[in-house]
Amino acid sequence: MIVERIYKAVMEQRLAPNTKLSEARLCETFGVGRMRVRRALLLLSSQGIIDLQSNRGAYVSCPDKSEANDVFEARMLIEPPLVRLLAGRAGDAGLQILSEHIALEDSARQGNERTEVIRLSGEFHVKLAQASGNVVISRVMHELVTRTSLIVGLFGSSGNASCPDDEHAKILDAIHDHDPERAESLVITHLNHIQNGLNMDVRKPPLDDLASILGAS
Amino acid sequence: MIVERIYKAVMEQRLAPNTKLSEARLCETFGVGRMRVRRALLLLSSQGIIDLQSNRGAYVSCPDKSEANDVFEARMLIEPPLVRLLAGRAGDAGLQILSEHIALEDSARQGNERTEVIRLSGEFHVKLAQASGNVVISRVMHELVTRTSLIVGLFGSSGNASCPDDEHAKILDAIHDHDPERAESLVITHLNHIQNGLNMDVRKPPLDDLASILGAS
DNA sequence: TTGACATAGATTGTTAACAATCGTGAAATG
DNA sequence: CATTTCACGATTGTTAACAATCTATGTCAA
Repeated sequence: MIVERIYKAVMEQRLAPNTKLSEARLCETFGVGRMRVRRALLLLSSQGIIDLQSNRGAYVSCPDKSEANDVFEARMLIEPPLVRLLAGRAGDAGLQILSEHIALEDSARQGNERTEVIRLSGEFHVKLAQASGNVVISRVMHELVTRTSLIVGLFGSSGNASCPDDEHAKILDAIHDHDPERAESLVITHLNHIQNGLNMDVRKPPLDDLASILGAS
Repeated sequence: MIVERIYKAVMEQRLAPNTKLSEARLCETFGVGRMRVRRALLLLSSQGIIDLQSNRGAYVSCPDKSEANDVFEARMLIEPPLVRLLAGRAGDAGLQILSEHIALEDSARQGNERTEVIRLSGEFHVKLAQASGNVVISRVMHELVTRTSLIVGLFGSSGNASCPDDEHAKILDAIHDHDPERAESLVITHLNHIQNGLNMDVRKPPLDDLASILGAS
């Protein structure tokens, strides 16, 4: 699916904000007609991943300080009750998946695969939502995490583009122990760490090569 | 905007679940080309308002018990922290709007304008989110409320299609008094009232006249 | 040199014709 | 009479050509 390809590129911060996504370019890149491309762009714009400017084309969304705060506030609102819920009814299958995911994160970190680490780091939060079995919450988290990836790319100090190392494991532990309070507290701390790693004042200049960025997906 | 028209029809429960929305019909109804219609349908489907079946057309979404539970669970997850947030930082402008909205609800109730009452009843929750000033949360709530409208139409005992009478006012009072605990508690009660007014076992048969439903919007 | 303006190229928005798919109903067969 | 098959009509999916809009370049004048 073409939408997923662009999603993934954004999640791995290979597609910088403000990059122009021209229809013609996407058509030849993905080898599909303009209709498919336009449909994908509309979908992406409805989720705030790209901005669709009338008669001017599609640009990777470039959140300002205000939008960034909104996204983090939304996550701060949703994720604590979410892990609380998970600590209550933890499905064995879900816990298993989360545990395996953390293993993937570790292995990618040790292999120094930067983009992989960044993407997996975000995906953990999505899988957290999926572990609840609630498809509505999962969709919302998917959108929030993707936009967070854009924000981190824009405002992040280059060092910590991913989540702090072992916090995911600690959260999972708390859930596994059926300890809602601890899980909630850990998530709040975790989100604060991510947000504090940002510098909301300087916005990195957007670079736009776009050439074969989408190829290796 | 064509999307808003369909939104409104769903919110007022004039468009029953499972109603087929054929492209040709919508084209002549709104007097636009097929492109606009298809774009609107794609948008609506991405928000779970309609189901887009390949080569078969668009049908107003018909949530099953599981999806209904997911929507309510999501609202139960999001709205309590939301009003808590609002009780903390209540913008005067926002409170004013909410207050006026409740007045509208009352007036519609006294005028026995059924569809109006139903729509306003749902919109209150959206405006609650808007009062936070957070556009991300607002978008999420908008989607959740619309889908709730579908669910109530499907599973609701005919009496209480709208929210219980004065609970909205009580919630607003608590927010106005900067009392997070009370506001949260009232919202939880309120959501429970809505959910308890449903009968998850019998699903009303979907009727599909569709004739001039969309006209009077 | 700088500014406005016009023209040309490129890009997006729209339309209409065509292709593919599905549902329905009639006809044929057991 | 029931069941399967086939063909037709209707509806959606796709494509390609056309129209509208914007950006950039180059020219001319102040």
